[in-house]
Amino acid sequence: MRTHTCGELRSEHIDSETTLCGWVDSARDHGGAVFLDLRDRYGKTQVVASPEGGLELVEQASRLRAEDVVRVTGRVAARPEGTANPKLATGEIEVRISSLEILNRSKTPPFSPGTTDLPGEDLRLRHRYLDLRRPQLQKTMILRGQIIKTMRDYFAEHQFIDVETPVLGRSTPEGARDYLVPSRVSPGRFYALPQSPQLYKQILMVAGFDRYVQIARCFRDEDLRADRQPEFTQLDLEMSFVDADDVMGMIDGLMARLARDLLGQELSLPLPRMTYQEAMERFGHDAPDLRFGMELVDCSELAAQCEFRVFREAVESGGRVRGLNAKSAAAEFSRKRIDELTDVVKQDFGAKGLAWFRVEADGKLWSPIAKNFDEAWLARLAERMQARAGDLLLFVADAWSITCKALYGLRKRLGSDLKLYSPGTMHFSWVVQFPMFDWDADQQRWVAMHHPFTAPCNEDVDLLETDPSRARAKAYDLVINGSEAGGGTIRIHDNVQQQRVFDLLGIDAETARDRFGFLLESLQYGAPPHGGIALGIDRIVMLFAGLDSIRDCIAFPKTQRATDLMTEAPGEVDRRQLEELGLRVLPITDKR
RNA sequence: GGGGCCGUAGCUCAAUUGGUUAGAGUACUGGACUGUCGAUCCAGUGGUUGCGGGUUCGAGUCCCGUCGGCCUCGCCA
Repeated sequence: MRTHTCGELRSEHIDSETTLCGWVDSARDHGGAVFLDLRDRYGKTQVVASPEGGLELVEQASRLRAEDVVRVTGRVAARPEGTANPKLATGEIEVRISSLEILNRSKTPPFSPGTTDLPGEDLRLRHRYLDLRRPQLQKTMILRGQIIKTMRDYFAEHQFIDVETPVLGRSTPEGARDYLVPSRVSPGRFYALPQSPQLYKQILMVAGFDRYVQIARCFRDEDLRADRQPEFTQLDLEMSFVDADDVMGMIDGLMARLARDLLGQELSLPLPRMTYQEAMERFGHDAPDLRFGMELVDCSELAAQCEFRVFREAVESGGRVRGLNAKSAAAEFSRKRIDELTDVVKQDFGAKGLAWFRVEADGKLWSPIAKNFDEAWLARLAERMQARAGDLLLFVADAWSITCKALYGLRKRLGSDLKLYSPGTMHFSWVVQFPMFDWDADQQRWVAMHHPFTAPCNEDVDLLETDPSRARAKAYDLVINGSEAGGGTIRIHDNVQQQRVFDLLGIDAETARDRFGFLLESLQYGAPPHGGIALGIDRIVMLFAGLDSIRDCIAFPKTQRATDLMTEAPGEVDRRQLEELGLRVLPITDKR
């Protein structure tokens, strides 16, 4: 139908005949001549209908509106002196058309793909086909394709085998809430959509595949966030006869390739690594944003010696007093803005309050609570915080975990408010040696921090018996710009050790056998040491594209309530469908 | 489940903080125009202020509920 795309023609094509197809991006009707910008995914080209082509042609062109689909034929011509458009790649030329065919008319669109005032996201999602016409979204989807292709190439070069695993699986007790699929043939029974292909890929290692990779769709029925969708895509892989370094090294290579090919950025390898413990101490979070400093400073020792009860008692009751120094930010943060920060820290992270000091020109600390401290102590605090005139010091005195959350939240917010990093910067690193377990106070039991198949660090194996809280796992998370881009572990390949971990987690033998007996059984038939990782592709695309929302990286994303505004999924089903499945929907009673 | 922001013309927004007939830009419709490229100029159409209730002489504005979108804590790796 066409000889060229709308992004293709240049001066060298002048005087040749061409046929283009595309959408009318804009139409400028001058009465005599009509200028059309024709758009397709490759670009835009200006085509001109003028009386030389016939009055009927001009008349036809003048009736065109935005998003009509047309096919035009004409001669490529240089634009008249002074009318070239430097904003278009094809701006040196235009197509003087001799014929115009309307392939399809468009209703007046609710918004134009070229709009600068982006409409509300609900409207964009409802008319996703229009939103996806926007160059920005097309660019992101193209980038996504390139990232996936690079991944596939890379792993093929490294002898990985792409294996598909089932989407209809069975529900596992731990982890996220499952999406369930009722079975018609086995009434009352349910499949679960995979949260990840975890168990299958371990079985593939037992089966001797040695290196497995898959681009796998995963499902988790949990509440959504800007960077979380109920169905998402993972680059999932598993390797045999490896330790954590081997897996991380493999991903290091992938990241270097991606950064070089897609960002033009050379990474120096190996990527930096930090232990979980260090990350929590220095940044209060297991996925620290290392694009800027402003690290947390522990002032607990000092606080224990001060007169201020809030500080002293926080330490005496086993908590911490930690702070951070927002360099040169005192002027920028009015009392009102600090109050806002205080609200965030209290409401979102459960902190009791936020203490703050402004560093005066003479280096002294000023604060509404300064009267609670003697001057010598304040001087020591200033020194510990490396305070300089104009700095703003913020402190949280609370339980360890609350100081982590609150200061992490503050640091993240200040980092972006104070523009402590430039938007184009990308920082890749690893966080390693996560704790094996978390204590669940509600259920009074240990829960696996990653998943129950994670192997402990060799030197911590005995801690499983003596002090599980201190046992560290062979776990590693890939962190990009303060986002968890992926995570993996070395797995337990020994049936006895696996049983021991289940015991510790309070998963009794019967449950274990019922839910993943097949895995335990397979481990008894010569399972090789193995481990792997899964990378969140949607997030990686988001980070590489410099976007804030994962929805902008997925062609057809869901809303925060996990609905699709275009298809209106989830939808109701016929009574007959339910009957076939042996299901009955309970009446929705309020507040059960 | 909790906290917060938002919802006014097809779209993006405004409406002097409770006051008379809810405006602008854009889109759309009609007209003018042969060098525009966010075309321009003239004219016009377009409103259940998300929905329901309440307070008030009077509600886009205040209150309660509800629906929807977003951010976030919990949740989730």
